[in-house]
Amino acid sequence: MISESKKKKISESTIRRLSLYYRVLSILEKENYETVSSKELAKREKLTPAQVRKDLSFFGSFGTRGLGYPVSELKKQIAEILGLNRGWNVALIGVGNIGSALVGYKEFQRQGFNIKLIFDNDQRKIGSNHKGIIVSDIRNLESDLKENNIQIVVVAVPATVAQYIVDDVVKAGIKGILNFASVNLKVPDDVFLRNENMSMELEYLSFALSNLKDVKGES
Amino acid sequence: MISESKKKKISESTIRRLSLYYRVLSILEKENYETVSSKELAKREKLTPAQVRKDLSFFGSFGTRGLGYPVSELKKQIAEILGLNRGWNVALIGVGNIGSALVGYKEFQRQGFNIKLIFDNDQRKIGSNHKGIIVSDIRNLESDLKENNIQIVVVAVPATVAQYIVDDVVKAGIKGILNFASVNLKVPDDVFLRNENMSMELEYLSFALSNLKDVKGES
DNA sequence: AACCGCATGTGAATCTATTCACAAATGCTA
DNA sequence: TAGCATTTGTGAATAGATTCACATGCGGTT
Ligand SMILES: NC(=O)c1ccc[n+]([C@@H]2O[C@H](COP(=O)([O-])OP(=O)(O)OC[C@H]3O[C@@H](n4cnc5c(N)ncnc54)[C@H](O)[C@@H]3O)[C@@H](O)[C@H]2O)c1
Ligand SMILES: NC(=O)c1ccc[n+]([C@@H]2O[C@H](COP(=O)([O-])OP(=O)(O)OC[C@H]3O[C@@H](n4cnc5c(N)ncnc54)[C@H](O)[C@@H]3O)[C@@H](O)[C@H]2O)c1
Repeated sequence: MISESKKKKISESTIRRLSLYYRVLSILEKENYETVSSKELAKREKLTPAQVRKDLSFFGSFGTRGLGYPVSELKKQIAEILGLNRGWNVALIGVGNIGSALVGYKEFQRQGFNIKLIFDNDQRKIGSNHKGIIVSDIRNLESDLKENNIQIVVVAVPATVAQYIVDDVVKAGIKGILNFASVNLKVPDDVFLRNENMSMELEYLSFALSNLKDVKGES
Repeated sequence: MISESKKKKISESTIRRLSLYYRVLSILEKENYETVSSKELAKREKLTPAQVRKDLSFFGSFGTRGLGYPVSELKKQIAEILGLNRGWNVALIGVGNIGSALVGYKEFQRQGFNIKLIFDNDQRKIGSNHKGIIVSDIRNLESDLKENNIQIVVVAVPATVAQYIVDDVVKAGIKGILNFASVNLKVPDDVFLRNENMSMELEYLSFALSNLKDVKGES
């Protein structure tokens, strides 16, 4: 990685759109497109061509004027930017409703997120086999995370215990956390925390349906 | 509702923060707070006091200078704004990994989102009882949605069929859709579509961990 | 009933993100 | 190799969101 050293802050929205581009490029690749214009790319995710070009321009110039972007190559580049092809070791904590669903989801694997460990505190679950993975005892959390070189932790425990769990996760040196519990978790500045908040999306719909007039667009 | 008629566009971020305020107020209410300042409210969700006040000011003035906001009253007001206390009839389509998890989640109910119907196309699932709800046949989708006065539909089917399902959902007159499939679904302008995209969050973490320097904050 | 401290509500200022618009490049054709 | 049709890459302009900063008003106190 060429140390750019300059802190050209990339906005969150840009990163999120990069995910979208990546998804579209995967599809285009399957459809045997060689190249794609910012116009087509934009259309597929309901964005503007200028937005697409601007986003990509933060990271380099990947296109050819008059032609567009080479699909496979750009896909590779975005994977590189997002850090998708290095492969991540993921642990999941809380094998309940949502935790089980996540373990059974093969798409994550395909994107380089490998669920290596799953934890619970329920004696009936510990030791049992969940879609090929043995449930570990939460009491071994810190050592297990370290020994298995886990980099990302997914938290799917009840909201009431989420903060305690996260404190331990942070102690184990984890810097990336995806949280499903509906609480605002406190983590140090150097830990990245993302929240998956389904209630929020439902509430947004509720608002939109209740106030049809003064609502913007979608998603 | 006093017809404000003016299209004072409320931004998506404001609505999302309203959800956060609502959550905090619920907690404060349990903790027996009478009033809360924008400062405290902000601290609890890592925002600024000015942001809190500005957001609320779009909808009215709910506070008392020198005192703050009355917790229970403000909570009620936000519920009203978000349309949470009218109760929503929800249908879920696709009783697989993620669909099952959602059906078993009592918190939605508590927030006024009542899952009334669940659909699948798998003969082994149709007719079976899932946490108290009988799985309906997807072939009756349109009529069932209408008869049961469903207002919001949650889509949890494989990405490959999601667009077909959504087309039918739209035909049935549904105006609010929460989609879990990883595709950009096309819906008419008057239908609100929200996407729950877990891969995107993981990819954001991947980016953040790969580019520690030039990343903003969290969630 | 005058005063004080505190916290709201909100225009104005600032900061950030998106869109515009066009020069610069490229591929293709003749 | 000249000309044309495209489409990129990017400063500049615009739009939008957040923060600032302070006048205003309320509750409590003396
Ligand atoms: N199920 C959903 O659809 C859904 C939707 C949105 C958010 N959530 C959130 O996801 C979280 C999990 O929800 P769920 O429905 O899967 O709940 P759940 O009760 O089914 O699962 C929670 C799991 O965590 C385990 N657990 C409890 N305490 C633990 C501890 N200290 N250490 C390790 N494991 C522990 C439990 O044994 C259980 O297996 C909750 O915070 C919930 O708010 C769930
Ligand atoms: N499981 C996860 O953790 C997860 C995470 C992110 C996104 N998703 C997305 O959610 C969706 C569902 O994932 P899943 O893991 O639950 O898959 P799944 O295969 O377990 O469940 C899909 C369900 O949909 C049903 N179905 C298929 N075709 C149907 C049709 N035409 N009509 C009605 N029902 C139909 C199937 O019978 C099945 O019950 C997928 O689009 C997936 O990409 C899942």
